[in-house]
Amino acid sequence: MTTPGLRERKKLATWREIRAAALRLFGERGFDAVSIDEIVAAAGVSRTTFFNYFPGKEAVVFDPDPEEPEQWRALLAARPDGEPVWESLTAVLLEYTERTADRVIVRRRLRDTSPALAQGMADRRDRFYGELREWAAARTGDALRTTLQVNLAAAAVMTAYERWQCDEPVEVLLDLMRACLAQAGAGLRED
Amino acid sequence: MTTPGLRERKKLATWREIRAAALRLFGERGFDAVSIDEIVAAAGVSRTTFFNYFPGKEAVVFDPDPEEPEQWRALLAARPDGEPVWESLTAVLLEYTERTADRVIVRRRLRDTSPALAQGMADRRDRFYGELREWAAARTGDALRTTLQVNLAAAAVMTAYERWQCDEPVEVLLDLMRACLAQAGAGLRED
DNA sequence: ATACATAGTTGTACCAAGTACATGTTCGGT
DNA sequence: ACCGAACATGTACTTGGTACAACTATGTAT
Repeated sequence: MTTPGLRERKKLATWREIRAAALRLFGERGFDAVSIDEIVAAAGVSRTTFFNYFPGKEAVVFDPDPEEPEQWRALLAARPDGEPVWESLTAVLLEYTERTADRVIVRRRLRDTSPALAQGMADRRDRFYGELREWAAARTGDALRTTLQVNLAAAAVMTAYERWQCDEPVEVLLDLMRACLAQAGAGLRED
Repeated sequence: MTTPGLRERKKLATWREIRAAALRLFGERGFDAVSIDEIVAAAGVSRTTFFNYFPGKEAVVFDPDPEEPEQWRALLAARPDGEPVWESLTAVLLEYTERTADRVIVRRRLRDTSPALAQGMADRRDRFYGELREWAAARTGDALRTTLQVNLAAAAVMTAYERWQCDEPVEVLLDLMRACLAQAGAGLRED
């Protein structure tokens, strides 16, 4: 792991600069009330540069912190080999949520203030569950069933997430997730 | 049911005019390659009028045909009173899909050509499942469990929908839906 | 028939997001 | 010290979406 050159470091720096400025402004006045021009002015960077780093305004909120993907991949890799898929999913989703709790709260709060962010939110979710699907697919033969499992897990998590109020402590969210995942795993046919 | 006045009829007429022009152009050249200006020119109507009728470009594809909501409400109302929620959901989702098969295909095809439509698609879904949730909530006491049921059903349907290729006959889609809903209902805990 | 309120339409002018591109700067290796 | 590549910038443009004041057609009461 050699030190990255000046170029790389500067790049990362401007990236952070832009992101920091944007999040600060969003925090102060809300997502919609802040224009890209204001962001780049605050970050001391040109408009074009902004679009060099982020494909759009939402991306500044939802783009992957470069480390985050490593994290969840590590969680997945840590699951024991014979474990049933559903249990692995439950465990990973809970751990991951717990570990990134702070960001979960921030994003949720921002989303509540402005529906334009729902799209970025969805994209992010899709990327995440896409990886989950790939991982799960490698564990089993039945592709449809596997996809279904991941999607149902996602639906369970979403149900918990929507019910949770973002001023409640994170433990409440985790409990809701546990409950929803357990019920989904147990099946819903019988009333 | 009295005949609506000239005003109403003209309104509906322009609505259809815009929609028809738009869909024709979209069909010829794809969603993204057609601008609103072209649509209004083709429809013989002003830009402003377009936005009087549709809140945005996607809406022209996904906005509710005024009759459609009635349809699904009728389906829900037709379910016998004691029926378990999960069975009702399964039945309604299958019937509704079967009944609107043609539009399902068109929309899916358009969505495949341009991802910008995914958002409108999602909105539409949300409205639909929102109503489903309300209906289901009226049948039971446990709000969380009910929401979870609807969301899981939605996830099952989506799984089927995504797997389905839109050049396959609709029966394939229906079979996939049946399979996914059945599995979700049976539970996924055991591997 | 006439006159009036109002729903619906139009044109204009505007803002913000996003793209294209040609022109500078700055870094990395030689 | 130099040169190519990567990165940044400014300019100009397209397009989606909003605001608003002025105009026109429709419904209705007289």
